[in-house]
Amino acid sequence: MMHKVTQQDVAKLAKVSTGTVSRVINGHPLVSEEAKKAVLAAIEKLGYAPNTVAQSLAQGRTRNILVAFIDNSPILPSTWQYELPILQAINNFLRLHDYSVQISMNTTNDTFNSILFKEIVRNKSMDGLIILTSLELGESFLKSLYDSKIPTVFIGNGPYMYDSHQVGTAILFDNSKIIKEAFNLLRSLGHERIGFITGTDDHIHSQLRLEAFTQMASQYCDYSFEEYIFHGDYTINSGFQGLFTFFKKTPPPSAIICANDLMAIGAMRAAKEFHLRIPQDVSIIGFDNIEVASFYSPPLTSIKVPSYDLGNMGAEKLVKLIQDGSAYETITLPTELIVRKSVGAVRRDT
Amino acid sequence: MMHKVTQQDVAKLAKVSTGTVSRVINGHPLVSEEAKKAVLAAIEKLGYAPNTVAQSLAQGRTRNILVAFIDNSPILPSTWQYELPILQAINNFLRLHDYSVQISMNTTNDTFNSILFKEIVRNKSMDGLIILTSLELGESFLKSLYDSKIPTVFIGNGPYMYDSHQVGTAILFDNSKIIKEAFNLLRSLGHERIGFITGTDDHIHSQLRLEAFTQMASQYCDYSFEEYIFHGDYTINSGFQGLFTFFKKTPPPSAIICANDLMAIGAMRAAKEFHLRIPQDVSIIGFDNIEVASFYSPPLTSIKVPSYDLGNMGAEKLVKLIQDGSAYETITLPTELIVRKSVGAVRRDT
DNA sequence: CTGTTAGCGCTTTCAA
DNA sequence: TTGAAAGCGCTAACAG
Repeated sequence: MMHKVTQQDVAKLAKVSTGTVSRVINGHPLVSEEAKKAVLAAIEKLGYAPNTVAQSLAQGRTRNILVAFIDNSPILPSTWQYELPILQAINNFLRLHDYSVQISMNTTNDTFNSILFKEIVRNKSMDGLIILTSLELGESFLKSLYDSKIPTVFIGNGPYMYDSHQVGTAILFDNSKIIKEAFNLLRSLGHERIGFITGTDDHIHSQLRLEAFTQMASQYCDYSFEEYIFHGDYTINSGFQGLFTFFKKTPPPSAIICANDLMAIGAMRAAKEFHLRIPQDVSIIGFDNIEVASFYSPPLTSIKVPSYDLGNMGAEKLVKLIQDGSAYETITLPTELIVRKSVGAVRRDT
Repeated sequence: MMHKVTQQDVAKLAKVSTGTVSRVINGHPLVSEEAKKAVLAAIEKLGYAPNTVAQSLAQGRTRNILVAFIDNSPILPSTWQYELPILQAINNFLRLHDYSVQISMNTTNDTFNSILFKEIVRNKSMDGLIILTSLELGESFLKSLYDSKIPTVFIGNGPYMYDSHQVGTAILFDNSKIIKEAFNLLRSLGHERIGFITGTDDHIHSQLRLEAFTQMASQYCDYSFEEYIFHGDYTINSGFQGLFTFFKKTPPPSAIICANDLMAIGAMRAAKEFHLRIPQDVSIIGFDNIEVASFYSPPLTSIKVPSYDLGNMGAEKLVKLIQDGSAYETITLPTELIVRKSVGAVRRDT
């Protein structure tokens, strides 16, 4: 192992003290031009780079942000698609602001054992925390988090309260409103019997989407709409099963909203097996607006989640939180219904 | 801000020295039972957790691994699909071995400016480095890496040499062999005119796949096979364009190999526009084996890349590298051709 | 403007 | 088996 070059070496070569070297490195204003020049030359010559660990210890801050993913294992493709742009956005923003990002991918078990907290949060090697999960968080975790006082942002989850204080800023997107919009679109096209295929039940977005659907259905439908709810699990196959189940009923729904695009694809596949035409025989709406779905025949009507924006906003708010110690807030970003050929007016056969 | 509880506090409460507390924490054998008990009780009572930054500084190692992604921006869905299981595998393995993982997502520009290296590699806050990229790395980057002596693993890239030494262990998968296998499958089904749709040209996997195709075509085809190479960019749309272009030629190919599944989906979509039946009129093979493609009609024949295994192997080798200082090696994992209905025997119209 | 010095919190000899 | 003390490399308050 070669001798690591330290500030000492630089100071010696530049004939100044380590204090001066430190000042140059940190851009302190009160350094003479010639000292600065000598130091920079020495740094260059020795190939010196500050030891960030030592910096962190001395400064009491790490310039490091932890992004904690909490998911069921294994992570579903559908979840990736949503989370990766968020991660990218976080990374882009934070790098610009001179933070490095550390990640930890955790499974649900960790959370419930509150190992997550012990492993991740209590070691003080981070200045802030972004929690990226679609699963409900437990009380003990929230308590630990609250006690830790670590600046925290939740993305797509929360807001959580502990001891009547908000724990963490919550950056959300509007599941409910957009499902209602989709529902209304279908109604305006004459659909009266609308089916809904949920995602996994422990997934809060799925819960919110189902809840919105239930509200609409109970308001506008005069039949037992629970018949037209199928509990899927976000996989293509469960979408397939969903449509299959619906079309064994009499009457079947004339339109189906799916909690993600993969299930919508599964449903479209099943429709094919039944020789149902889309949208003439059944209209389909997905959620996530994944690229492949727009290339289906017919192209899928879907809902676009502002993933990148969620990440960007989350990172921005976290930095502000760290700098100003500002208060936690809750921000909801808009979603967008993208209408394509998979929905159409209800067929009037008379 | 509450007073952070330190080892001092624990030592005081347990009526021992900080040295003893440290020994207990690190599982040092020479500690009396009662001392250990007292310390553990104090830790519990105070809710103490060691400051990892201070530990790192004192020990000269961080137990932190950096995973550096280097991609074009924005990252394509196709790339995610490949990279995320790798990341998960790395994370799972390293957590088990008590390392934390830090990531940095970098764009090509960074690399060429060799900012990547300065920003990431020279700050000594990591014990090892995993580089995850499908882009060719530049000389200056490799030099810096070589000089830094940081234990490094490349996944899906390399092996790179500098100064006639291998730079980093390379964990690869076999692009070439599997493309040849796909080619041979098509030949055995009677296909003589086979088209190829490439990915982006700066992508080494695309290069390797094309190279393998070229080798086979130049060996077995007696016409100008370059006519049947279309340069795509991994998007669905470019696959669409590819088939479109091929079928304006006379004769068109009877089979097409695509450098990823999304382009294969695009090609299948285009086939539909041309009223071509798959596989009767044209056989299609993809690469990546994404789930949606297996739900297409007909289900797509594709090549399965062992993403998770790549990550797992990479992490394992890196840990060994750090511990034993073992030599760099090159490991190639097998890929698998998954045959589905999108390929068939060539049609004999006479 | 700059050198000196006392930590940051932990580990690890060295003695005892 | 344990305590004392010397760092790890850097920053920042203080004195000049």
